[in-house]
Amino acid sequence: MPRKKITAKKTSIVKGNKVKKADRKNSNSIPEEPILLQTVRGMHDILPGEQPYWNQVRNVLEKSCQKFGYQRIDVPVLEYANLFVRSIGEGTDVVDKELYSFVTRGKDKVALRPEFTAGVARAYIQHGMNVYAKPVKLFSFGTVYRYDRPQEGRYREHWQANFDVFGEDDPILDAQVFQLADGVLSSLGIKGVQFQVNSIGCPQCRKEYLQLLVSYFESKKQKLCKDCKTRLEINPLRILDCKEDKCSQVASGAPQTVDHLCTDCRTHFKSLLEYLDELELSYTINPHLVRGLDYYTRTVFEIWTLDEGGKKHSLGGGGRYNGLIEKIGGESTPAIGFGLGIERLVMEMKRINAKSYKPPRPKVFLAQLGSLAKKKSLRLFAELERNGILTAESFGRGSLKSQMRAANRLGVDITLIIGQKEALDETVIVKNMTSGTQETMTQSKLVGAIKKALKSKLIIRNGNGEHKSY
RNA sequence: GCGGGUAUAGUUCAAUGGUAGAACACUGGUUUGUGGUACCAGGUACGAGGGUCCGAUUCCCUCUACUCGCCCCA
Repeated sequence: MPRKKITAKKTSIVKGNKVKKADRKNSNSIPEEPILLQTVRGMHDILPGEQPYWNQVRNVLEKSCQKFGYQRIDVPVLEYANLFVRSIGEGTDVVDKELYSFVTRGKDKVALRPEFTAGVARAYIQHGMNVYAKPVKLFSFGTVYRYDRPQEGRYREHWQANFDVFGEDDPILDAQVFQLADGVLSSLGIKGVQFQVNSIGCPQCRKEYLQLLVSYFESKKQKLCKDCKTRLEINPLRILDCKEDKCSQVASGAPQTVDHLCTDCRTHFKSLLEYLDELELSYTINPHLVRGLDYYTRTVFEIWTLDEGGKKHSLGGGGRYNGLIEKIGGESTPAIGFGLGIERLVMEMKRINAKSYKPPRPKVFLAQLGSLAKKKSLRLFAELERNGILTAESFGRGSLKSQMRAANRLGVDITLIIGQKEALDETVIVKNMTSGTQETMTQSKLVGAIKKALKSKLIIRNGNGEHKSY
């Protein structure tokens, strides 16, 4: 289902190209490459028109963090590349195909973060957060990078909200993470999402399970696609979520992780499901859900929503990663977390016409006429601002008419007019934009009068900013 | 990474092998210091590069971007 876009469709433009050509003819200098006035592939601008949705998301996230006791952490966009390689794992798409890695001038091998957890885990170890009161709950919000082929809702740079909890193995924490995710989504008005849940066990039981799985797939090797034959060597778990028909047929008969969990992992999973039932969350056990990152243990989940066409969109996902901290060099620490894709959330919010947040609009417009008044109006503006009166202006405009037009368009309740005469008299004209009436008063009484007028206005008007004058 | 579609003004869209139009938006104006409507005026737009042609925005090729499906996920 194509969605209405707010951003421009045409992005392939070179402005000033013609000037450039003339330059080349008339000068001896080496022609510079024209500046490509477009975002780099897969990167996108979030324009003012879209910000109300983003505001709403940010607001909800901030409140949810408070409610669930998460503290914000900001980690760099850039880390040493091997942090991601080691934590996420070789043989994963994210590392093998999608990592934005490069060598710096100082010969450091670095990469743009493809997700948050690795960097947050690094920070956890680096700053000795293991001595913090457990569990340590951390929230991040920012951009992540994956070098794959862009599509709607799939970018090379996109925004994620990320939640990580360190130091607690109790499955109730797993459940609480689901509760938090569900809370965020429903606060945004996104209802009826599907939680897909699975347990992929711990290294011990997974090892046994993988042997079973490999021998199963080995016996059916002929029926697998090319990719899966490679996966069989490197990462056999991923054959389970291959979308090729023939592979999924083979996979449907494969042994399932949930049937081969060790006692501890089975108990953990069972408890989680009991907690989820308690929360009355709608979830589906999906034995083919294995996730793209190596560091997961036990609980893994994804959050799906279906559009009108029945197509599924992933809004987020996560899981437990008890082995991660130890793997990258810290002391063994259980942990769980998840991420949400903000562009996907915003897309969903637009689709369902969810609430967005627009910052308060000015109720007062300040118009000025003539050079003396122009000077005075700066002070007047400052005084209004000090008194908490949101004021719009259009200082660059000269004619009163165009300023009035601007005021009308902004839907303000009151327009203040200060001209040559008023500037000399230290007065100001206060015009009621609804009734069209106006009066002149001294500037010293202005603030009080405006406050009073706005108060009574609030009752009369519906606040939609529309004026039907005359 | 693989396969398909698209690319004209800020936006949404027209037309055309012979010098590109509209609507909306934007700026200003319709006589002195007042909004709406109406009217008038205002534009460095054919994504980039190459080819065919007397002539290409239009046909062909390449590139780029977006987009759809696959893959993957967020």
